[in-house]
Amino acid sequence: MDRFLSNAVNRIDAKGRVSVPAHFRAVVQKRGYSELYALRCLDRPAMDVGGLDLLDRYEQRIAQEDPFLQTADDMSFFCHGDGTFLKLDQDGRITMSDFIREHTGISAEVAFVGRGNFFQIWEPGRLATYGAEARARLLQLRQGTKPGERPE
Amino acid sequence: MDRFLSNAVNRIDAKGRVSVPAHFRAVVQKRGYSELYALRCLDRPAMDVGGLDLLDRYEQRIAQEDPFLQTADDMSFFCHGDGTFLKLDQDGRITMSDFIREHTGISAEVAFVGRGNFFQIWEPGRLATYGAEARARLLQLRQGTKPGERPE
DNA sequence: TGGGGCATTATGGGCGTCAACGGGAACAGG
DNA sequence: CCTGTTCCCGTTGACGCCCATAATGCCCCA
Repeated sequence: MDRFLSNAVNRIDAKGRVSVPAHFRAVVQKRGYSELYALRCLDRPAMDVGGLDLLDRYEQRIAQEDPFLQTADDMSFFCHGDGTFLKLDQDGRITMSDFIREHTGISAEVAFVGRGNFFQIWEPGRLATYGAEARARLLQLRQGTKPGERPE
Repeated sequence: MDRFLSNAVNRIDAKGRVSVPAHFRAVVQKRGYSELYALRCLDRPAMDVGGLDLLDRYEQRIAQEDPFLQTADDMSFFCHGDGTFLKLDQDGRITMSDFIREHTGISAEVAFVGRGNFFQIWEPGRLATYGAEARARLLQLRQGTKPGERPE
């Protein structure tokens, strides 16, 4: 399997390190990522983590904009400046910098969530909250289909 | 890696020097920049820093303007006259001149922000403010997509 | 089918290296 | 002579490399 799937919660040690789940490490290796890049999610207290190809999509998008307008600058700021490298040590661990803790609220434990071509890291409590909200929204959608009728 | 990515905050010492992050120095060397050029950003309290190819971008833009109008003259002044050279000393540090401090508000610490082909220097507090604004603007964009559609 | 042993993972900690930083001294220019 | 700059050194703290250990899962074989 070459996609990031499933999820796991691991503990941060005294040095601020946390093990990336073995399954994710295998995917990283299979995809040939030499280093990981973590991006602050726009509207969530989470980081998107993946290879540098994570940036390709954003850069293609930026190329469509007038480089002297605000939008292009904001996009570049977001994808080039609002991210950080995550180096896997040889035991497969990454260190949680203040930059990441600030945005995610992570302190003692990290939740890893597969998202296909990348994965996310969350503070476990906030992930649970967000998951509940996401499910609630999906229920809303379902109820938005014809009332009393089964949506499938 | 040959692009300026990620960010860092470093302290200014008593002599007005500050270390350029090691990762950025590596990019500078890889790109073969013999000296760095810093440009005052137009509408932000930041400096754009990069090789002399940084000017190419602006010069192309100026070429599109009518040379008899004020705009072209203003742009030329901005990109040719409103910049300064930054010399890396042999420990990889640069000196923060009054010219830079005045425009950026930098006093005790410097935030370095990767922007792909160049990087920026900011006063950390102002960077945080600007970052929040940029993120808010990008979210506006996202909300402009069709309702119910997945924005990513 | 159950048990023992091997492999792998998560986690903790010692230690060396290097980047960031502070400061002395040589040096140049006005 | 004084000021600011450049070179060079030492210190410190963070991070990467290495090893150890405990827990878990897996496989093979009796």
